[in-house]
Amino acid sequence: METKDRPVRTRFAPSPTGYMHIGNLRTALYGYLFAKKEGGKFVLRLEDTDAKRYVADAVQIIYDTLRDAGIAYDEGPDVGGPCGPYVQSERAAIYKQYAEELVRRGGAYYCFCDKERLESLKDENGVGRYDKHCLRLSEEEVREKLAAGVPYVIRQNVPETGSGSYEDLVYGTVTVDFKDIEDGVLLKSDGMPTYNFANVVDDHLMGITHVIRGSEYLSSTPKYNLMYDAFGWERPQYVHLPPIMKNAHEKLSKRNGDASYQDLVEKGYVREAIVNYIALLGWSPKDNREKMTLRELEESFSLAGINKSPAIFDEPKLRWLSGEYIKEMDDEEFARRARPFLQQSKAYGKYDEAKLLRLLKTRVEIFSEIPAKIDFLEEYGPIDPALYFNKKMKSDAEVAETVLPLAEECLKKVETFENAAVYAALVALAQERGMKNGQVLWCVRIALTGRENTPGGASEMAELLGRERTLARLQEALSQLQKA
RNA sequence: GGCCUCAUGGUCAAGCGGUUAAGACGUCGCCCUCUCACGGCGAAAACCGGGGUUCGAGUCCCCGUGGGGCUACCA
Repeated sequence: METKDRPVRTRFAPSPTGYMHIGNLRTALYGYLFAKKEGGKFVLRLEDTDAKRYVADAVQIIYDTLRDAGIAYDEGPDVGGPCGPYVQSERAAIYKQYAEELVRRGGAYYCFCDKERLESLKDENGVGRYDKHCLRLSEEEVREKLAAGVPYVIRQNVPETGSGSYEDLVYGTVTVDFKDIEDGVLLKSDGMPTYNFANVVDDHLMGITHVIRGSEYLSSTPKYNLMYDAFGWERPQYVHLPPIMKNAHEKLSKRNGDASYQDLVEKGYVREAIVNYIALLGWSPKDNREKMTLRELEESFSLAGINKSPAIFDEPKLRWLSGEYIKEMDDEEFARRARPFLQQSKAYGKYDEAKLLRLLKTRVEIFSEIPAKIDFLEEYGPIDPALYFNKKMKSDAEVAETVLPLAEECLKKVETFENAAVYAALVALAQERGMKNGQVLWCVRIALTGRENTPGGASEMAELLGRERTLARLQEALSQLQKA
């Protein structure tokens, strides 16, 4: 049966060595989206064959991140499925059995060479290939060494001539000469398989039709194909993905301290926006839409839209997208998500929350901006006179000095101290005095908040603060100006 | 070093032999009952270089340059 006729099965196969990188998450996302789009299954498999790299909690982080991002897998370690176990360390016996079969089929061989001999094969630059020394061992010699308990590995037997090529669904034809491929270790001396072997065995056993993974495997794929062929298994389709970069030279990685999915969530980016954004890094839909929900992505995803070149992660654009999601939220949803960040502010609980949130909603792109946006309500100190300067409003500290006392008098008389009334009073004041509205409003806003940017205009800030504090702050601001 | 691979504005990214080379983010400007924003409108900004092929090349081929990857008993 041809791959294209089989029901689509994709997999995400991370190794639990730490946090979920954005690049990893995108690989998972594409595997998920492709499976959904094709009505197939998406499998999670843990590649933990390297005991040295094991990191506690990493497995849980993988589960949590995928769940949080909405990337649901049909089969996996914690959800089960017909092809388990889905954790490679629990499949050691399987790999050993297949490795031995590959030896019988001539695709691999036992190797007893020790570290010293291997080292001696390398040149001054540390490069050197294995010389197939143990391939020449007779069957009896191998049996004897095995019986004597000599440590061994099983190596792939790569032809010395010829070449292997395949059709990558993103990159097109990829060809590698076999002479450039080393007889790599398939089964380590600790009995565990290497990635190179385990991924082939598992992808076959788990019926994976489309292998979606990073482009670092582009040039090693021919050697995997050699194994599929030696076993007589059907090769899967390959979809290699370009990396996500932090800049033109470095890949995005946790090791460099770059943001992981969790970090971004903690920074207050809207989750859906993160998923949406990373979907767009390396892929674009036919219609070039940018803001898309997971469901919409599932609808429009196609391999044809995948790019070949690396994409640089651009936080400002993610920020914008996050803001778009926020503006679309209904008030209840916004309140629910914003509340944890609201609680980080000194102003929390002291003001009408609904009023605060209404002001914040169109002025915030990521939730973590919230505390700093409203801290002025509780923090009021010396005001830099330069803030009163605004070219367009024709305002400066001098203007403020005349405006502030007038505003104070004027606001004393406002009956109901709320936005519209305060606004009307201030505008009337400006007219009466032959000033521009902006001169009054700008100066009052600065005097009230001490900030150049605030989550609302002068009258809205006054309403939040209330009459008493508004008048007190106007007075304080004025005395500061007079001293200066 | 060898091999694989990539190359459109600052960033993402359309384009798939004939276009005034889209769009988005960011930047700047203007407008919005002359307050912060939201929003609207607009501007600046790109086909890495050199050879081919072709009536015609960002699009195809070759070389160069630059980037990324692989070259582990890591994945």
